[in-house]
Amino acid sequence: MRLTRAGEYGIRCVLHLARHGRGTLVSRKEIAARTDVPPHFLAKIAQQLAKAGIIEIMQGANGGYRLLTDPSEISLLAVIEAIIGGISLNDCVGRPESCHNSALCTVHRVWNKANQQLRATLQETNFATLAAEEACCLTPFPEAGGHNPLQRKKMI
Amino acid sequence: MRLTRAGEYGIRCVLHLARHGRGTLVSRKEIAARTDVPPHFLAKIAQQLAKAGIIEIMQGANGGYRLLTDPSEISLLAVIEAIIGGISLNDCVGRPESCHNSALCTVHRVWNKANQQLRATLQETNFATLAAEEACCLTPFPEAGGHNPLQRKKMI
DNA sequence: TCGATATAAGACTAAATATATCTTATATAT
DNA sequence: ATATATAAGATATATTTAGTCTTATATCGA
Repeated sequence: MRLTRAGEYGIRCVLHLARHGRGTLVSRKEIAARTDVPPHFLAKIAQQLAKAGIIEIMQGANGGYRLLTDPSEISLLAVIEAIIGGISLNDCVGRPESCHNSALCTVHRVWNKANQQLRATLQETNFATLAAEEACCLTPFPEAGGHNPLQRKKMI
Repeated sequence: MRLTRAGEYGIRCVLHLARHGRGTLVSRKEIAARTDVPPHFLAKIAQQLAKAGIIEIMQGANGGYRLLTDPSEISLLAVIEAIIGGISLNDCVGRPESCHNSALCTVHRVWNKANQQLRATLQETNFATLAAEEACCLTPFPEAGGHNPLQRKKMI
């Protein structure tokens, strides 16, 4: 598993929406500006979030995005997996058939355990909790200034 | 974090050496053949393992690699981090300075926790344990035939 | 000491993936 | 209708991963 920039952006997007609460429509333009995500890139990410049932996309004038459910019901895991796909730390976790006998393999078992733990931790965290506190990747809610151009490099 | 092919190969290499036990010299050629790793690629990986103090490299005729310590003292984590560097699931975990206030950031705290858990799980596992049982990525120890060309694709 | 054999080290290439951006189409409010 | 906003997919660029190749160095044994 690797949190790509797209994954990070997805978290920011949902976090920003969570601060406005469920159902509030926010334009892509605003979200992009406030989360420092390229607007066109955000569009693609939003489409994945929509496909996963996390947000709803409204087209046309005054369009934008809104959360479909309460932030408390949206887990960090759900958002991440909506963007980067199912988390699997090693190939054999996601595709057991990639090894000839993963059922018996000790290495495989360790990866499986680690993978489960990771997913559990990310699932425990919901966006109501996240939105309630300060986050380093967004400007403080709701209006205070101070843009935060994130430093890019080495995402690993 | 992402287990790259190089990381996977590193695990196989150490696992194969672990089955021979500490101090036994095994040629790169044999290791490469038995673990299905390209020999030149294995050379690079071995150099990283050597730099990390896990193996010793013997040059010259009848050269090869050997474990410097007992397999029980080599953790999965040590091998992985020797190859792919320190594990950090998100940029802000490895480089807190990449965000303006990671100390206060809830998102950051979640990643930190997940990261610690993952490292702990990988650290708990040592190569004596791994070598004792069947592994899907190696031919059964010590001589039985049956090569296992692993299927490549989608490492994520 | 010389030659055969083995790895070292780093340059180089190729492929895959991530990160955008651009263009044309579609939907909606006024 | 028109202006505005997103959809969808093609395209481009950059980065990372994976693998190969070449030259150098070390060691064994005749």
